[in-house]
Amino acid sequence: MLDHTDLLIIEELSKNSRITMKELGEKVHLTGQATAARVAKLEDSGVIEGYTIKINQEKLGYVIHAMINIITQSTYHEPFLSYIQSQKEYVINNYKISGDSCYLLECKFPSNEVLDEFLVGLSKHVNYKLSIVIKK
Amino acid sequence: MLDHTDLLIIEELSKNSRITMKELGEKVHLTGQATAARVAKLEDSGVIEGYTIKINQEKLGYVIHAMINIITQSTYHEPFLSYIQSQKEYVINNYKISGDSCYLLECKFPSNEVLDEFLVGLSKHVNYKLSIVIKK
DNA sequence: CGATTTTGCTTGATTAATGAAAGGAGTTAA
DNA sequence: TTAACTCCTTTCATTAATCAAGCAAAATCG
Repeated sequence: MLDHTDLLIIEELSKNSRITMKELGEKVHLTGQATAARVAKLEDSGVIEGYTIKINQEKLGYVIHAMINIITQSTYHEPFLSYIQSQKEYVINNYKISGDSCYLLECKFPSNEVLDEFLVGLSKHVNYKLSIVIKK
Repeated sequence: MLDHTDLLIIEELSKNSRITMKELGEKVHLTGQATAARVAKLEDSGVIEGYTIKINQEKLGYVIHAMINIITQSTYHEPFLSYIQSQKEYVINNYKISGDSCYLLECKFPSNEVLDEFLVGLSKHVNYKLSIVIKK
């Protein structure tokens, strides 16, 4: 399915997805055309899901990075899910997980005040346990 | 510092970082050249940290997505840190966090066997609590 | 086995994007 | 008022992407 060249392409695109097909081709010893064809195949097969950027959230004002474990009391999760949908400016990821918690929210906030507001709203629907990310 | 156009540019590049500057310019009502200049500025200021791809890890064979809470018994974290360094094929992120745990590992594994091996090695250095990601 | 199709690449021509230079409009400050 | 600066546009030369053949090795199949 995937050969060594494909893995190299994935690695290089992970490092810099705006590289030209010509340059990428030089790295994997192919022409730009052949490289573009391989990349198109990786897109079609779903291995490459998209092209995006790494953003420095702190420079955008989101200085708090939090992990919030969610423990739902009721089996009816809808109110919680629609709450975080309404707050998606702050939600980076929402993982449904096994273990002590039902969900793990990865969030970003511009201040403790906003974090507090978020938690006040959150506590109307679920119990939670808050962890602050100190370092990545 | 950042105006509305910059935020639009960031949003569009998040959705598709391989868009041409010309097309991106059309979306934000600027010429390709002016857009490229703004993007270069966002790079220089560190707001845009890099360009990357979204990869379907399952299609690469990593079918298990795990969150592992780490509780260190000793204050000497070095053995743990060098262990996960040696296992970085499986480690997506390592967050140092506040709360019950000291670290939160986000990992991927191709099978339960490999996960088990990882945990056997891990348990030589720290205590852990395993959560499996069911859905994102 | 041998003919045909498919796959994966290269080359070459065309089209589109990028980069550099020049210049104009608006802002700030001496 | 003038000078310096910012941010944009236009133009043009350069470079890359795309499209269409063409070719050879590998796979498929009667």
